[in-house]
Amino acid sequence: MSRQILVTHALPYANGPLHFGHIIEAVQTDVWVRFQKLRGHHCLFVCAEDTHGTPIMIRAQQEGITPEQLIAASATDHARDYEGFMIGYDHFHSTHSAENREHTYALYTTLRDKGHITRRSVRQAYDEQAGMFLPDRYVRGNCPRCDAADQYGDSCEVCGATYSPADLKNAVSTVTGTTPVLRDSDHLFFKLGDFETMLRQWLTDSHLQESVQAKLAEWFEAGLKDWDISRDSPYFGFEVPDAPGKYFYVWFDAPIGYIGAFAALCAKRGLDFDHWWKSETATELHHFIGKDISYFHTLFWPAVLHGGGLRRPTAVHVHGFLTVDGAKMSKSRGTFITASRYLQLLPGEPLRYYFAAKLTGGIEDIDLSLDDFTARVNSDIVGKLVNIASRCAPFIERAGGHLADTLPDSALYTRFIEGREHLASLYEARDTAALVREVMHLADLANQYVDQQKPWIMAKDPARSDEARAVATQAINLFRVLLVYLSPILPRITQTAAGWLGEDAFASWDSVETPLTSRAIGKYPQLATRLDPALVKQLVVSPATPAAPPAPAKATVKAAATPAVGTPPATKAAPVAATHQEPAMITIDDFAKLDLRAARVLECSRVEGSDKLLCFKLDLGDHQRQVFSGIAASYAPEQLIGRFVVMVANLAPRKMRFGISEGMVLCASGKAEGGPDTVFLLSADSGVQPGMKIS
RNA sequence: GGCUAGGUAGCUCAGUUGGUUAGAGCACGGCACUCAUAAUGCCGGGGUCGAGGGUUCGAAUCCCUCCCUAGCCA
Repeated sequence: MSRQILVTHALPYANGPLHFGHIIEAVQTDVWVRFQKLRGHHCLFVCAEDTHGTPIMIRAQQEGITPEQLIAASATDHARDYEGFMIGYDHFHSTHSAENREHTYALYTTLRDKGHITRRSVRQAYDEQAGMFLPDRYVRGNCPRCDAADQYGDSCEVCGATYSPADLKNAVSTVTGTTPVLRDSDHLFFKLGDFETMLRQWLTDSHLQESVQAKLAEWFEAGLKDWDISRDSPYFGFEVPDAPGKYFYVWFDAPIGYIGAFAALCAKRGLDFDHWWKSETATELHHFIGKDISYFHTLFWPAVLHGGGLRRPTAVHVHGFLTVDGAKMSKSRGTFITASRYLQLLPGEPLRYYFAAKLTGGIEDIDLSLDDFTARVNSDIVGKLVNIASRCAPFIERAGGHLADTLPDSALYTRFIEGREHLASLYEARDTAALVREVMHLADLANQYVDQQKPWIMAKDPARSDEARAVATQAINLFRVLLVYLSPILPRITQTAAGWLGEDAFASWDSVETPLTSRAIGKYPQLATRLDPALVKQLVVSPATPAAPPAPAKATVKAAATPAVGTPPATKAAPVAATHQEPAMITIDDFAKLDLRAARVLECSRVEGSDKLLCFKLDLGDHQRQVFSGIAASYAPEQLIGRFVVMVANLAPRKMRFGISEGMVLCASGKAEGGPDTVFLLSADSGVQPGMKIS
């Protein structure tokens, strides 16, 4: 029975780069979605940029651009990062869109007409110079309880007290540095208390983790209070239709962005909107979020939907926070790792695997240990999983590239496929940590099987070559089953392996019922490469030296040091670093560590067994070097002989499959206009001599 | 400060309703093998289960106090 499932993860806020906190959530969601699709369900995955609120408005002002320009730039960055981690959205939208405006107005109007909206006056900090009301996080001063200096307007990080900005001593606006005054203003409130009975019922019906329910019980205990859903002008957002000068609070229209994104997908694919959003039985709605935004998604959101005449979520899946080497991500420690920083150094798939291997479906925090990351990926993916294929492929190739007609050990094959419903239930429950553990145990069994059979001995005896092929066929089939199981986590390896074994080999979860026999397979492709620990180490960057432009005065708001997955703009202040992901600033001393040299290409040839690599012999004047470079797609080797290139001469030698690479040839790379990714070799003007230093 | 979670081998984590000598992977030591990306297989060392107290014939597991970590307090 095919299910119809709509899935979202929290909207990234359009005010800063994606970091590992965003990525772990996107990976968890994407893995779940790919699993559902593999099982044959009709699963749709949408998300959107979260674009409104004071932080975006102020940030745009500081940069001298419009909010629209800011969010457009952010959307471009985010899309590139998500793509690098192979997050497969059916549609990615924006909350600053016609669809979102339409649905925000519709929900608001319905709620108002049903009497769920009320108005009352609120006293708030006001910056007279800037002419605006200040969110709590934009007021700083001394804690009223412990007198700690430079605390936010809502709580003290030193003693933990919570209060309002009016209680703060020596309060200062972080926007202008002036002293804020208190001013009254009318606001719109959503009467959450109207929905208490409904919510209590929904919480027991829906699939919430027990620990989340425990937290909710506390909130019910404290009593459900009205929710202020309006903000005063100036504000970047949607103006309230019947209250000129008032805007909807970003947190009101942000989740509605799930609906807006889906509405846009409907237009694209001709889907029936009402079927997905009006009915609670025909389709499923799943939200993946971090534990910090549980309140919004388990109380406000179902209440707004229900009051507005729409369906409530089937489930809200809450995950914990990400720590790096045991501590909160921190800019000063250099562990605030952005997605683009990672992607500059390493491919996305290993991190997908590592995150999946640690996510349990619970809300406990997940630790990214960099050493463990390298060890785990290299050992599990390369040493165990891919090893099964790469050690057996030669026996098939020697036997003419054909798999045997039958499996010599069908009992072992059965053992590999009989647990698949249990494995599926682990995916369903998002316990990919347990799933990976069990699959890796099977991988060990496969390697043990090959060790016991010793096909390399069979292969030496011409009379037994069929036996060797049979054993290899068995092992490759075991590998194929394991990769079907892991394909939601490892889409790239799966795609490469499909090119080797056949497109049908990984098409569905149940396809493993039929082993692959009697078929020709391709030449074995490199399915994965080991992570270089030196590159992993570079993920943690020491903070930039103060050569960077100083932050605007008084705007020393602390960056959201924790994964601000979701949209907490009014409580998390804007980071004031550069908009786009630039590598950290370095000093001239850092640059001097590079030994760049002009080198002449003496020889250049294609590398047997690799589509990408060229092997260079380079003349550096007093000696020669061998360097491998992955530019075969862009250059023919013969055209390079004799020309000068720029090389990094003091790069640590790296052992590759084809030999040692003793340096690196520098290229510019990127998409040429309208074209595919291309690389462009750097060269020096005529007259340069081999070995000349570049500085 | 209140609340919700977590604290188990060097590292990352499993430990189902309390029940025999607390498990796995990585790392480490030894051996084997050479088909495989210094990979694989076999064997081994290593833990007062955050601290202290209590309940029980029996506690990593239940109760109390304290310490540490993360989140929430709209």
